[in-house]
Amino acid sequence: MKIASWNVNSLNVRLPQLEQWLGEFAPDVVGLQETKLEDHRFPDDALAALGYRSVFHGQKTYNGVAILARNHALEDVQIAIPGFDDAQARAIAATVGDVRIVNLYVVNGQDVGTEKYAYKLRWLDAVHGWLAGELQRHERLVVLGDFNIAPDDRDVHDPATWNDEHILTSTAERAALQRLLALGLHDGFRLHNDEGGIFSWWDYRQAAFRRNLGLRIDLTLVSDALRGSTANAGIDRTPRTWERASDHAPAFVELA
DNA sequence: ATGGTAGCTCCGCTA
Repeated sequence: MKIASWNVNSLNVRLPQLEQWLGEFAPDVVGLQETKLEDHRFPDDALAALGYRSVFHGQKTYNGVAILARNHALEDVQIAIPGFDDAQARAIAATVGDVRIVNLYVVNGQDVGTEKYAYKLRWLDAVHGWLAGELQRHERLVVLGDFNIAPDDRDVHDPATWNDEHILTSTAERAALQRLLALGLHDGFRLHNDEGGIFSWWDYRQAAFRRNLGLRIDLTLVSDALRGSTANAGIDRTPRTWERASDHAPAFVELA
């Protein structure tokens, strides 16, 4: 089972690219982030024509998440983090076959010390409580999404800039990610790759993609029970090379 | 430290 995560940065703009990529990459499950679409505008019919069912949680202009699945129903759908009052559409979960999928668009946080940064840390704390319960209910759990946190220095092009006081790499953000992993989750990518310099996001500015000035912030985490059956993991850079691309490339994990 | 680009909405905000 091929499971992927892609921040499309507007599904309205990127639908043709999503359709092409679904055909070429043929994932079984996809978590999307930054769809930027209200639910009544979600293109579920176009995706169904390609064999994908979808569940979604969106809003106008910002945020928005969805889960797509091929040849499977999406069951026990959870919209948003339970018990956490959140005006922003950033979380959705569903069960696909015997795997529970949690799809997150983690808060960016703008800059360390800002109100948005405090919201990011509060949000991650709420996710921690939610995932603890999800792991109780579902041994086979995949938590994927745009985490807006680069786990360690291998995951940034310039550790001097992206240091412990910088947004996306700060001490508190990385600690919050480690706290999620400590629940019994593993960075699927790192089960199969020790290298640095492999990224999932490149800023639109300064020709960052061409110069590979990126970060690895899109993650696919697998639970203890899935660790042994994680056959492969990586990042598909192909859609990032296309005209009018998203600034993110899909991250994926394959379960045997 | 700043400002660079992209998407969307409304002329700024978010990333």
